Amino acid sequence: MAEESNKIVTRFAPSPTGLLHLGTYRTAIFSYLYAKKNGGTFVLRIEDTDKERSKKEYEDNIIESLNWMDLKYDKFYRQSEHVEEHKKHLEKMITEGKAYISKEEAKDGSGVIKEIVRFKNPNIDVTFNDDIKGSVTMNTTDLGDFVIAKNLNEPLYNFAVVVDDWNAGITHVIRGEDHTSNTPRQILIQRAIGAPTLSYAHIPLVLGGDKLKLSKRRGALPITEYRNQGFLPEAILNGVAFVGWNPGTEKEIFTHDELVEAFDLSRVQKSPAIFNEEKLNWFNKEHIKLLSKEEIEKNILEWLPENMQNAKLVPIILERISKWGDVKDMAERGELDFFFNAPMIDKEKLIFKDTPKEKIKSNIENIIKKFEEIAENDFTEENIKSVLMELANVAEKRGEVLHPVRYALSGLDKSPDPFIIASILGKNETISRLQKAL
RNA sequence: GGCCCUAUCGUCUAACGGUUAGGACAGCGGGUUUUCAAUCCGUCAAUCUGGGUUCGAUUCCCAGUAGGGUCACCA
Repeated sequence: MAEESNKIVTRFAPSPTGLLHLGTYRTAIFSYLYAKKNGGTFVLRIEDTDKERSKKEYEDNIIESLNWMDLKYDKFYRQSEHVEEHKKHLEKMITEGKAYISKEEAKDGSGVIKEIVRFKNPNIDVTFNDDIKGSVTMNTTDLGDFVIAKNLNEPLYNFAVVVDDWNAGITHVIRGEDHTSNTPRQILIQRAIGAPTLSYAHIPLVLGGDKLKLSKRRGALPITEYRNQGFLPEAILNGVAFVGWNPGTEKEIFTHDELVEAFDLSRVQKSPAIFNEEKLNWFNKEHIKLLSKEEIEKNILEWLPENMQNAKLVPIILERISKWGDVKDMAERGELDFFFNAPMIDKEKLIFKDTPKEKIKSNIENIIKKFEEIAENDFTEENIKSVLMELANVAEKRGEVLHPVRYALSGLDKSPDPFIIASILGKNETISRLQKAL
């Protein structure tokens, strides 16, 4: 049932044996982007022929992750649903002498004799064109008569893939570099069953900070964990696509659709890339900027503890975060507490550098007096700022006016500027805190 | 070890064989009407080594070195 059109069909074929990380999803992203760029079809195939290790929860996680990143697949199926088809080909190959059943002792040491299926290797050089690596030639002799099925009903990866790719009309296989050496095996099987040879693109792997292949063992996170940390799906898509690929221009921030438009396999790097978490934060920050004010406010509020959901805090928080999870962290670190409860004041800390105590005190008194002159409705950031700056500018050092206000209001040495704090606190609370500092 | 692939700033990368080797992240320095943040500006920083080919190599070829992948009755 191979498709007759020359439409491009790519696939993402993960095995549901664990929570997949960014490196694996990057190949999904490239496959998806390539298909969509060329008006093709993107297939998700769950490779669950390993019954022991495959788990439904992992399959669910893969689907959840793809959905979250808005990588829509046009077709979905599980490899295990095709065992009959696999069996048919296996039997045909055996009849034709292209494969044979071999009675061998099971490898588990049980001494049981099993009938496994081996491929009759013609022992030749296989050359294929890789869209990233170019022409690759490998001699298949040292592969021997490799095993293609545990038995007629349990096909193994290298064989099942060939049958499934053929059935699904896959035209382009875009996968990780770790599959490069599987390709000659698969091509040999294709020839044996009369399947067409496909177009291949093996993508160099993503390495961790330790320059080793990214893996869960070394802290690589599942994609859903990035979601849980409050990353934007488009930022992840953008950031991950930029590991080992670039559009050839200096533009770096791309939306989903722009990525589809710009993607090109020929600009995929040939060498492995080390994944840089900090740049991912930057990508996320840039994507937050693409959001509307309403969306930003909605998200920040959602990530704040219930008793702190005050929209006035949004601007302050926004410029201090790179992902939504940072909002939660800020709140948990107590950085926002002073907005809700008057801080404990250590009067020594009110003092700016070596300004005399009395001067600080009289400055605060002046400020209170000026603030009292402002009508409650006019107690805005702008007005507060003009009053305070007027005082600060005639002072010996601006800090002797500004610092005590910031400290009296926040109890912190480092905080957002005093104008915005005061405006959020409101006239009464601001004056009350200043009085306590006298 | 065999086989396959790769090699530009710390990291991700750009550069029809001719550029002061460009950008981004991080770092550092400074401006932005006090601090943190944000923002702006500036700055540090690279062609793995050795041979060729060429008037001229980051770019082409070879070797070395280094790194990655793979050598399952896993995928």
